Amino acid sequence: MNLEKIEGTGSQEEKAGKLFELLAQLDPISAKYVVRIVLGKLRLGFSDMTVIDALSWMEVGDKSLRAKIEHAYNISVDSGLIAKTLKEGGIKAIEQMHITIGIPIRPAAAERLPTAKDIVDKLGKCVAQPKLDGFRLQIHLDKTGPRPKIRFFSRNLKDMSDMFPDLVAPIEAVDVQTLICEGEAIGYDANTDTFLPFQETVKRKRKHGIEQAATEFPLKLFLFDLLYLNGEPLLDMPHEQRYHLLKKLVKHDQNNPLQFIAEKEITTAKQLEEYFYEMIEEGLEGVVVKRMNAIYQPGKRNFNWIKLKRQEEGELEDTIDCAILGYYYGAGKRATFGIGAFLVGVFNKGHDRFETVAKVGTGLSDVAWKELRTKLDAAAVTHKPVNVECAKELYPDVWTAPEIVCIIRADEITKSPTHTAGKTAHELGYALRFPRFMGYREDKSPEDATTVFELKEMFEHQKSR
DNA sequence: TATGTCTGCCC
DNA sequence: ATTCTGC
DNA sequence: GCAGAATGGGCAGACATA
Repeated sequence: MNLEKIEGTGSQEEKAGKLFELLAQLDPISAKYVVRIVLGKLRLGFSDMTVIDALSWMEVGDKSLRAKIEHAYNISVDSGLIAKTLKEGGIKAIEQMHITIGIPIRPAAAERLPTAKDIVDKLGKCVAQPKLDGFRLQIHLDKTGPRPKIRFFSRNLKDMSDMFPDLVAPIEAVDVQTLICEGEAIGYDANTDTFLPFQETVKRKRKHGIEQAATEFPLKLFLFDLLYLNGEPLLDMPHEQRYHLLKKLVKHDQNNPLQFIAEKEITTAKQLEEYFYEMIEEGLEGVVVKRMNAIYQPGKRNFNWIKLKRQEEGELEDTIDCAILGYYYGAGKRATFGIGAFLVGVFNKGHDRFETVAKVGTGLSDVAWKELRTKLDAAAVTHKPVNVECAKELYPDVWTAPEIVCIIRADEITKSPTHTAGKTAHELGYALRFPRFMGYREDKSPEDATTVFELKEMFEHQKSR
């Protein structure tokens, strides 16, 4: 039964029918798990790393081979190939596995620190690069055959090769035989020489009308790392050497979509802070600071790279005081607390009502979740209060009277197609990007917390920075 | 044809 | 993406 | 110090339904 292949008009019905047939043949226990698969609720309790442990056990009866197998997986994300190689050639074959153009490498990720000082204390002399708010891409180029082959992988290693036809020619023009590099693709407005906000960049089509999107939303691709060049893996080379090799490959040309990320050497916290504010002035997200001698560790998130984001440094903080309007039951561990997230809103004085601005599902400890659940149950009501304006798809499992005020931090205020804060017949509402709980505001009544008017002011203000 | 609902993916 | 938690 | 598991807004795309 191949449900995935069934598509087009009537396909949902056909899939349901096939599933029905299958369930009818199964014993109750099997049926339970099949249903969980379909609902996406099958909780296996393991991920790709568990599979790697299992392969080690298969080979030697313990997990002593884990590091070697994991490394092979990191440079060649194809668990089927890893398993096959191990089975056929043993651990020797695994050790000899190499980077292959067309098979993605697990990307390295950055840690986060709150201040420039923390970063310089940690790294000492280091380099800083602008942090752009676009798509991270891993680019594979092979020009050894009759026709160049080029592939793009997303941060989560999805193949997005068809999405960026406008980047193909500039990359193929790079003077190499084979290449794996990484960059950030971001929408760019040539008229104003500014980058587009993420919400615009993400409008890039994925399947249809791609060519038109490419002219409507031209992209720039800023390369920031080089992992493989002309048959040689570069992962073990220090950052600075990789950077300089990469630099030689990208010709500086303002009009080329293919660009090379800037980099500034940093020795003091003050320097980093100044550079950070420069980047903020340019409307960027912040900076990524890199350890100069760090090798590229695929699949790792560690302090070789550290990001410093806009709202971290003092006065630019976007913190708003919101009324809690209801909560959702949640899944997994959160289900045991009986709450997984909650709905917050701000007061609209003109309409004398609360309008939603975000759901919040992070920022509370386990203990704090349980406390919140108790608090909210004391404020629970059976129906949506008449002075709450909320889109149907955001209706919480339990409504509460708007009487608890909390502090919510966000990276950005965005225009929202769903949230109702500030929404009118002609205008979209506002929402919070990356909302998280920071604490309660016992001293404020919900009506005296942040208002829709103030939210609007904050939105206008952030545009100009 | 237009709109609503849902999924998968980006951050 | 952010955050918390267990190892 | 790191991996894993909770959770967010919002986009395009696929289908169903009206």
